[in-house]
Amino acid sequence: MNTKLNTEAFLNDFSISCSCVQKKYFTKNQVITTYIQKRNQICILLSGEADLVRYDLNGGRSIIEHFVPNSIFGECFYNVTVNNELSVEAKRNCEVLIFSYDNIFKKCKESCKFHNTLSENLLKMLTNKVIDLNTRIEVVTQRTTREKILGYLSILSTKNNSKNVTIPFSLTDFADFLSVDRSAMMREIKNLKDEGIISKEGNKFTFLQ
Amino acid sequence: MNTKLNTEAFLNDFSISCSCVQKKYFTKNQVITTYIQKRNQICILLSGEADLVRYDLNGGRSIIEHFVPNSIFGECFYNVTVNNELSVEAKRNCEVLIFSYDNIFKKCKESCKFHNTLSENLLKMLTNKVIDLNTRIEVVTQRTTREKILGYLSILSTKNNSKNVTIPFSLTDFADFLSVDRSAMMREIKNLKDEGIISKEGNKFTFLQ
DNA sequence: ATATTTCAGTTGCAAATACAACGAACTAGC
DNA sequence: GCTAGTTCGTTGTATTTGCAACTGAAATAT
Repeated sequence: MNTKLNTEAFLNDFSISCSCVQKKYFTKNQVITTYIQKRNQICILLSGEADLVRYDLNGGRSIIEHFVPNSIFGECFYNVTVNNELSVEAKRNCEVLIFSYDNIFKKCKESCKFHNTLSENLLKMLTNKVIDLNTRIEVVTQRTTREKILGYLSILSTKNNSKNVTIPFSLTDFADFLSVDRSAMMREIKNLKDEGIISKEGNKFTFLQ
Repeated sequence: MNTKLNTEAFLNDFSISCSCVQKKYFTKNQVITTYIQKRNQICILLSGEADLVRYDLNGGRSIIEHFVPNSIFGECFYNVTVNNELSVEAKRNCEVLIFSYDNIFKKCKESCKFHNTLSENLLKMLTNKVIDLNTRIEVVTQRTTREKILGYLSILSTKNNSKNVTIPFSLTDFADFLSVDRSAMMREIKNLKDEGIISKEGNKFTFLQ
């Protein structure tokens, strides 16, 4: 898997030839979309970085997913419930393609190149999303804060084939991503440093030995 | 979403006309597949019930996913690492279709009906899987054992549109699914009962008002 | 029919984690 | 360069959770 997506060509075709898609721009901290009501919306992040964030009723905050270019998201992948509020927040300036799930199967009159390759590309994007979500579950199902931290860092380390990993979060957001209290996470990072397992400078971590 | 899949017809076509797929049968407690080595395998559960289970190095056990008919799984959706062992275990007798990810795009000579509808069906199956995984993340990212229990039960309750929910697990497995200690879970269930929030009989829970 | 294993339900205790709070360091805007 | 708002790093304390252990009930195997 991890098939390289030829999204640039694919998506340019889309925006040129197909009327059922919108390309939108968002600035840092803007809300790209919310998962409050069902509308079968699909979004594809073309550039930038964004997080799917949940605010609990008691003010707690969790980062559910972290999106990078080629990530696919939208409330159509979610069971929308009233229990909590989900929104996708731009972490930097973002370009986003937005269309409806129904458009996937409705081929447009001109039978544009986009629609011809859409299914295959979507399949690959969705497969990658499933892999990402499974990786996410791998981390948050770890029982202890220590295992969550090490689990996430070692996945990054394997991915980049390097003992050095830079988390794409502030430490505050990292705690929200791991679903743990920030001070508890900091304490555990301190323990890992004291035990000589990792070192840390800002949000760059290094596995020692 | 939640489009009803016409999988019976779809999958019968597959098994009749296409040589690139295998249909296999498993009895209760048999291992259907493992996620130890990369081989781009896709499985579709036709009947029965199965769990994706992780055994940690220190003997801990987590139920990562719970599969029902039409669930799609396989190591092709997973970043296989050496850190832990993942396997899919049949909870009852199971019928499973097994084929390779690569076969999706290689149309067979006869251009069987299966290959004609495969992409669309896979898209729907994958979309459903993404929804399932997001639901899973919704539960395990809850911060406390109480919120995990209530979160899972209320999702089931909403889904079935009933105050009564029956979990598809033993209580021991339920704890592994929520990624919490069994005794801690039992204690919290007791608290919820004492506080009059839920009642419980076996693995059937009821929300009280 | 009986033995063996698994599961449910508890509990005491130790360990991990959340909560609250604070000052220092850093960032962004004016 | 100053100010306001975040983020980082830390700590004391209360609460939650995990661990270990055990009993009786239920399920499964012999």
